Amino acid sequence: MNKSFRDKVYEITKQIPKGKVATYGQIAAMAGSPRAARAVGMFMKLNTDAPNTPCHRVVAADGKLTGYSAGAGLKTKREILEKEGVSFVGDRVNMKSSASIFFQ
DNA sequence: AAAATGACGGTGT
DNA sequence: TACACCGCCATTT
Repeated sequence: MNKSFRDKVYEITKQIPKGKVATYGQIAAMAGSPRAARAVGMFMKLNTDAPNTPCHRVVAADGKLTGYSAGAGLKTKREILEKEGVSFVGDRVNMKSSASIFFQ
């Protein structure tokens, strides 16, 4: 049906490769609005499609993990990412190695 | 139609 | 690095 901004965001999120992460801003940009990072975050929260839509692979521009509505929250999110092979630096993701803006 | 909400981003201190 | 403030956008009520 109507492809809303939200649908695009989910489509893109589903394309994020394992072991890599994308920022809300990057997704928003791919969805057509480079400034809609906030809106993207909202959809992640509304998203209950967990493994279907790897919202856990979406982190802040600084690699910092912001919310997570599933499992134990950020704790689970980080566990999953590390398990996926994402490099962590303290409480942040090593964007230098895990940035996946090339997946398309 | 207007106001409120939210898992952001960038900049300044 | 951490915290505070402002600006941006899409969706819902």
